Amino acid sequence: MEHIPRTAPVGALTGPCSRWPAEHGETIRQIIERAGNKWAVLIVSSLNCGPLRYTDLLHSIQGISQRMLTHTLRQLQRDGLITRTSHPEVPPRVEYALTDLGTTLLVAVTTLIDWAGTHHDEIQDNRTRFDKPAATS
Amino acid sequence: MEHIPRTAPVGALTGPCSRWPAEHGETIRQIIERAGNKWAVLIVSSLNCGPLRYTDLLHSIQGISQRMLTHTLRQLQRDGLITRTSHPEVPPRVEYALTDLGTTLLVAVTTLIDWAGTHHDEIQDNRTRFDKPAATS
DNA sequence: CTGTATCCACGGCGATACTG
DNA sequence: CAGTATCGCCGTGGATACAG
Repeated sequence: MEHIPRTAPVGALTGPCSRWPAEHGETIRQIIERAGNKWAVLIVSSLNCGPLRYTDLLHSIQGISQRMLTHTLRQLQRDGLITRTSHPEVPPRVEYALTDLGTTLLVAVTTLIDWAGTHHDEIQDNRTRFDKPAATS
Repeated sequence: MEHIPRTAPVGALTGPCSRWPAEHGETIRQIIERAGNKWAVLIVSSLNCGPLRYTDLLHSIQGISQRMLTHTLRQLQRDGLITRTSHPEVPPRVEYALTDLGTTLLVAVTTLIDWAGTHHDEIQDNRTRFDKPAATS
């Protein structure tokens, strides 16, 4: 893939700053549509605990609708991030599980979640301060 | 923060699988609204090379509209991820720069971008294969 | 140059109802 | 149980025009 090494100190802009080759704008768009999808992230997170059935997901991911569950599940399956296993039984049973690829996504996404957890309060403060520029008295 | 350590092998579900305390669903939503915002990510990425002016951003981020540039810029500023410096000159000049916090976000987001770069082709293949279940002849 | 304001189209998404 | 189908609201975001 040969992406730009980001090991250089961000502040030391002595040379021509290295950026992504612009074509990556398209690539970024791709990830955003995956990792930036609330439901996708939630589903992948839930699946970290092992395979789950349709209704299990429906219940464990609080607030998701059938429509979005099914839709997102299809997306993830299409991308090869999860597998769908249908057991031909009388009460149909379908299990969804993370693929290896899906697991790597989860790891990457976890980085973001950690970041959010670490700086969540700080951001809240910033917002409050920004929204309330008064209070100089 | 005390998030779940993700070092354990995903496949070995011997114990009660550890998950985020569910309340994090809300937290996740927060990040998604930041890191999941295409324009926000693009702006932060562009700013990695040092401060940029409004029009510079407008041009370097191909495809963004004034409306979204301004809007996203405000958001990022509000969150304390970037700074806005207005130089009182005759042709007004405004420069935007990453804060330390913003830099940390960039680092975290870079993880995702790297992931995307690494698995982009693989995902494309998966999609193609999924969309074309025929071709058995 | 650096925005702000308005209009509007499109897609995300929930709600609901129905099927194998 | 595991979906599919339809409808409609609403936010996102582009296009355009105007302003300091």
